[in-house]
Amino acid sequence: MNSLVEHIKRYISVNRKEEKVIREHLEPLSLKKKTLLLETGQICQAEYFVVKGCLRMYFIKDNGTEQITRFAIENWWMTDYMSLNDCVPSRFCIETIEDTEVLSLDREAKSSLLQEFPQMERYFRIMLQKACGASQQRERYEYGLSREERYHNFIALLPDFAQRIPQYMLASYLGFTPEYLSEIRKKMR
Amino acid sequence: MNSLVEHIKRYISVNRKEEKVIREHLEPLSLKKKTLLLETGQICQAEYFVVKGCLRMYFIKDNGTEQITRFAIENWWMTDYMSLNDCVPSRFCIETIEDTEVLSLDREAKSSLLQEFPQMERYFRIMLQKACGASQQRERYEYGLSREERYHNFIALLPDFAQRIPQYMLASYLGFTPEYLSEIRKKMR
DNA sequence: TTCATTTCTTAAACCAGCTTAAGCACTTCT
DNA sequence: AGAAGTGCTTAAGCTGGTTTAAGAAATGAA
Repeated sequence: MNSLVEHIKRYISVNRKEEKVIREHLEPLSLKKKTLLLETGQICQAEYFVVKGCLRMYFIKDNGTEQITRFAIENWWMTDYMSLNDCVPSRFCIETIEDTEVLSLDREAKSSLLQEFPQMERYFRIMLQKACGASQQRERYEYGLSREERYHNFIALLPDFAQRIPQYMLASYLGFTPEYLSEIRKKMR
Repeated sequence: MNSLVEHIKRYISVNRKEEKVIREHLEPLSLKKKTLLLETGQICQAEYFVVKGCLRMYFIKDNGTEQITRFAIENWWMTDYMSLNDCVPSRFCIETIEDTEVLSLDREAKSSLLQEFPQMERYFRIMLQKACGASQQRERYEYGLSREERYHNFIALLPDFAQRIPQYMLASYLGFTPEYLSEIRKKMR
């Protein structure tokens, strides 16, 4: 819980009372590895702040395989924005990769939090601007680099994280097969 | 200018005086086809709301060709968020595709607008949530569909817009060559 | 209405990355 | 300890999509 409050204080000022309001609106969850927070078909009810551990977001392709589209580690928010905003069934799953602690902020809690402490509008706006920047950055990598280059790029940007997750998840996120990843790694040796 | 005020009023309430504040902070620009609003290397200074016409965002790949990553039509905002947020040189260009009218909101104007009329934090937060939803949706198409399927999907989703822009721009946006687009179209006949 | 430029199409050769199928090396459970 | 599952690698054959190069059609300027 403290890590979120610290995070918010980086962007807006928060007094004692406001801090209490924040704490009251978030629900801490301790989750085992491979716990689903959101499943295809459900209407996404909350956004999640990762205190410790790691989440992945993925969807099921027509051929039945999983396609990972995002990871979230410490101090990142994750949710299905379209499902949450418009109350439509999600086409994504969100799952823990490791044992993970998150803070859950559900639809009503967010709306009430924003009413009681409107400066949070600013915090979320800034977070979302960062998220949009990251999306645009990622588009550059997706379209500007070959799959092999994307792999090397990812390792260079996030070497520790690349060690932390199974290779096949990395392959899925980067948009290719585990077999092809093996070939890339063989080339490097 | 009216179209933006109308757009804002869909999400927050705006009185006479506040409406005036909004108007004072935005600069209307009338631009000819192929005008650059942002060029690689510049630090992005503003975000743009499209009143009439159409923008594209693209970057130059290592092989020298253009890769389009986004379009913006009437009632959409466009900017390079990373360059704007962090004052770093942009690696994108933003250009008009047709003769276009935009409202420009530069860094200082936005900050002053948010101070004078804090409810705008809410408007921008909601816009950004929608943008994030659209990004996630698009990721599903990128990774879940073949290039040919992506083409059919795009035509089905935005038939009018597909007519409005040159084919080669559509091919670039969808991540393939104009030659391949020609083949797909031939197949359909 | 003519010329120049931009956009779109065709076709053949080519290649990055996929599929399939098998074997190996870990973990984790009983 | 053994069985069962999970994750990683190898290799051969295949395919979706690219490249190159040329020409046809549309658009716009003069």
